[in-house]
Amino acid sequence: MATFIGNIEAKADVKGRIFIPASYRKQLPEGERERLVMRMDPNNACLILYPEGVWNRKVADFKEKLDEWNSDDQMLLMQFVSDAEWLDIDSQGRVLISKRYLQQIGASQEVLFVGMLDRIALWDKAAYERSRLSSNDFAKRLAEKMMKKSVD
Amino acid sequence: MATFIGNIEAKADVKGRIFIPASYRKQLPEGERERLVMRMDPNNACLILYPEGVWNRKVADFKEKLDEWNSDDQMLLMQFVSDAEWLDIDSQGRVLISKRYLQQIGASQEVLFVGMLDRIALWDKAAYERSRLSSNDFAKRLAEKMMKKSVD
DNA sequence: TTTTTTGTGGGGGAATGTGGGGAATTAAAT
DNA sequence: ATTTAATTCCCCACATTCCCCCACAAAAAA
Repeated sequence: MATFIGNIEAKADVKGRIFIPASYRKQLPEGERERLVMRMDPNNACLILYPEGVWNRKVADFKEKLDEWNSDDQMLLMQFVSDAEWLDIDSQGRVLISKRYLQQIGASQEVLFVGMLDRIALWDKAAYERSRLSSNDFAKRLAEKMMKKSVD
Repeated sequence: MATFIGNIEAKADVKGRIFIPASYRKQLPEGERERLVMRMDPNNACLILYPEGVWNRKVADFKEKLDEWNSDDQMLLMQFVSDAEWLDIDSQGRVLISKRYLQQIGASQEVLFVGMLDRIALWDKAAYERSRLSSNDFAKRLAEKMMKKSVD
């Protein structure tokens, strides 16, 4: 499976099109290079891009864990799914992101792709810088989480 | 598993390419000599090079300990992963390191590979000299650390 | 010395990233 | 219904960067 890492700058053009970095596109499985699923992140001002396969697995996971006849569960499902949409990748390797989503993440021009292993986050560049932890905080909290076991 | 030790000088050429010392390359497991993972060290002005296997184990460890649905956890994951990237080793045994990372470690020309057992650190040569502890400090602090274990 | 391995440098072609024109589609306005 | 505007989508044209390849220097081994 693909392992997306790193962060790559990109620019949205006037039409709201954004080039998917080739290094990411190449990691998409054969036959999954036509489109992605995009979803608004509920916690942060960013969009999450899922390869089809990853998205499908996520959906399957939902179906398994959520009860079809439980209305709370269905509300959760609906809300999760409703903030998502398919993104077609054009012949140049770009995706068109609708204005409203770009606005939601505060993206003007400069955006940033950030690898998150099985998926990709898309941030407004400035917003990402702001929400990064200071390296001290980061190191401390990560160490706590990982139980001080050889993380670094 | 490989055990990288020692320190080896090298030069970045005008294009930012750096030769991986043969002695290190030979220690990479068969089938892991095509590429490495590079990551900015959060604490020091150096880059860490991971053999694929070591990196993969680290990632697996993360997935295990961090919760996909916890936003704090995901932020940590993102920050860890975002400063990393794949480095392809070319047919000459070199890696191309992007300008921005070279700048971040203040590397002009002279760099230094420093073995760190399962991984390799890459420093600007001068920067490394500066951040070394004096041998007095070093001996003292090391002694403290190693004493603690058996005492308390 | 000769041969092999290790390290250095650069040229050129393909791939990547950027822009814009203009159908086709949808939505709002007259 | 017709016009106008806005959005979506497909196509082509370029500039730039990257990366593959080859050639060779330098060092080590034979």
